[in-house]
Amino acid sequence: MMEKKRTECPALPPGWRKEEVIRKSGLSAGKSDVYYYRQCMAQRNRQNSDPSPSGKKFRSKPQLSRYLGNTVDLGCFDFRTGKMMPGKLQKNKQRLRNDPLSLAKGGKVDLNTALPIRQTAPIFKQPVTKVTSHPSNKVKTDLQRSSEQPRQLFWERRLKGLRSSDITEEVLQTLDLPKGLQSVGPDSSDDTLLSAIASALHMSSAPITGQMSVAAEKSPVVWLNTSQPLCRAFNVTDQHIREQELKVHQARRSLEEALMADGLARATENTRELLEGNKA
DNA sequence: AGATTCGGCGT
DNA sequence: ACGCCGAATCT
Repeated sequence: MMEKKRTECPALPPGWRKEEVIRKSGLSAGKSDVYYYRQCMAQRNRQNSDPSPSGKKFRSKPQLSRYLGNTVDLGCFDFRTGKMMPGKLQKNKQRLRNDPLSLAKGGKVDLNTALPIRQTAPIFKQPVTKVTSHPSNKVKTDLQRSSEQPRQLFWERRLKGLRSSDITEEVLQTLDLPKGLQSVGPDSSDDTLLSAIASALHMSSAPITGQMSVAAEKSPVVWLNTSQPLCRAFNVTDQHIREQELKVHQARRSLEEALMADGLARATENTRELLEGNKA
């Protein structure tokens, strides 16, 4: 019989179990695979010891993350151990600060980290109903959960006032949004508009168009497209693109200068230490 | 078909 | 060295 170890997993919402299976043959004998699955009702009631058919096993962090969606922030969740590891916010191993190599590659955005707000207010009913015993009822599986969870209509407002800052808590200069971007909804500050757009870009790789329906202006509560930010539909002109290219060039320019300066400082530091080492 | 298991690619 | 996932194998 296979070597299995089942444990509760306190880092995840109640009902989630972790299972570790040791490989017992082949080249990879001795290694193990980790799965997560949801304990099914039958098991909780001790009526049946079979794994629930709806209790699908999740084999990787991306897969689990896809399922849980914004419900849980798996940003620092370690799949293998099943524990939250505060130290590894990004999956980065420690790399030298400002090491050019760490900036050179990558280019992928982490869509797993949830925004710093609760996106499902407790006043909304959660789908508690579970259909257990009627064979004609198919237990709903996967997917719809994360996308169809109720969200507050104007949740972007809660991001109002958030500012990015560097490690010394000095507030970084805020972005200027192009003219022509206008917000929709109860709050028309640039502040919220920026949050709305940034959030939209952060949470999905789908195109951001803004609110296409003109009716959303008059009665947002009815017409708001909740998969788009609280921003009026806009178009992007060649002019905008050129301006943006210019900004990027300038940003790269100053990054390059900063890196050069840092490299120089580092080099002189090193030679100084070398010299002192020789004296001693 | 669904569950289990190991290989092997990509990083 | 390891995470992730395809696919062969098992039930």
